[in-house]
Amino acid sequence: MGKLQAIAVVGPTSSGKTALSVRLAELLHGEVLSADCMAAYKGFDIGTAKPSPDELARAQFHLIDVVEPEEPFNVALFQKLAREAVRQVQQRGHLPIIAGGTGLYLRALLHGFSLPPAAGNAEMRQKLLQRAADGETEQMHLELQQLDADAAAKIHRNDVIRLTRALEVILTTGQPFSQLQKAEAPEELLHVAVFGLTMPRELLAERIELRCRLMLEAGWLDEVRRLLDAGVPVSSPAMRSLGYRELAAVVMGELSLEEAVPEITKQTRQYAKRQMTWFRKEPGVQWLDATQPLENILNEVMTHIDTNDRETAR
RNA sequence: GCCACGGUAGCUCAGUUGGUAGAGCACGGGACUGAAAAUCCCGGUGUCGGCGGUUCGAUCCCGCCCUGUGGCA
Repeated sequence: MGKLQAIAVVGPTSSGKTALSVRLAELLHGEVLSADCMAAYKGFDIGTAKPSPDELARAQFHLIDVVEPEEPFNVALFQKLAREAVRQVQQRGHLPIIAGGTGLYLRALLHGFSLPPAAGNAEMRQKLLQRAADGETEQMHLELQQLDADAAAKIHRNDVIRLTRALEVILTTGQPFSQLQKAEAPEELLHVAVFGLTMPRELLAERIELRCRLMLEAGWLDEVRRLLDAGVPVSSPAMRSLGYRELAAVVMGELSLEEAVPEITKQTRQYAKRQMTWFRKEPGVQWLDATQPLENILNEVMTHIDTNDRETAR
């Protein structure tokens, strides 16, 4: 395989990343690493489109079902686990195939940025969130300006999540957030062939609708009911994700299923759009037409990899 | 058939004492370092149902027509 360290498959939800990754794993002695923030949660199976039993049998998967449903998962944990997984796969002489729709996670792995050394400070964050809820975001943004002008320039005062995180890091480490981000980052994966699956928006919307229907037929609503019964709070990150948020409202009698379905597909379409915005600016992506048969896509990938190898061998 | 109320953005609707119009949602574009399927920012996309009339000028006033909803027959 020349110097190729890994393959990455990116693209919006429902574009066929998992199916392609499994075929690549079969052909290239690969193992699939999921770069998906929701597939990490145990118990959140149907609505997160985890690999099917058949797909799990055909390829070795990593980074799926790694945390309990009510536990938080985040970039830092992903980066740590993913780097370990890449190392293990490579040690086995296999090719890591990174499949994922979470742009931030892919960046954390492929481009190896360095995260602030301090772990999350839950108490501090809670305080800051309370202040934001009390309508102090403007004041908080002014404070950020005093402490870290660069960060303040990049974070909008209405963006409560980023605002509180920046202040949390600065107040616990005593260092500017923007400075910490500039720290030396190990470029772990230099030779990665990145493939992007794309298709016209309207076709993707149709696929999203179809998939949503199939998920519901597969018992998605029961899954949500089970998770809620097991005590997963509605405020937990996983329960606030696409579809789970709406179906939780259905279980609690706040929304009818008839109202929930169009809402879920709408939210998913908007999510797919955000994913495309992220991946469009990702450098070096080989874009592939996801509407063609899987074997055609596979052939294109193989051709690109061969070319890539000849170039790196030169 | 008659009466009443409607027809304005993709949808629901607001509005203009006559000077070619604006909200929410949808949709499009963008940002993104420990919640990222989260969070946030920007953008109005229009034969104002049609044809005439009055007027310097009509989406607005007048007439006719088309059409929707409700009521009376």
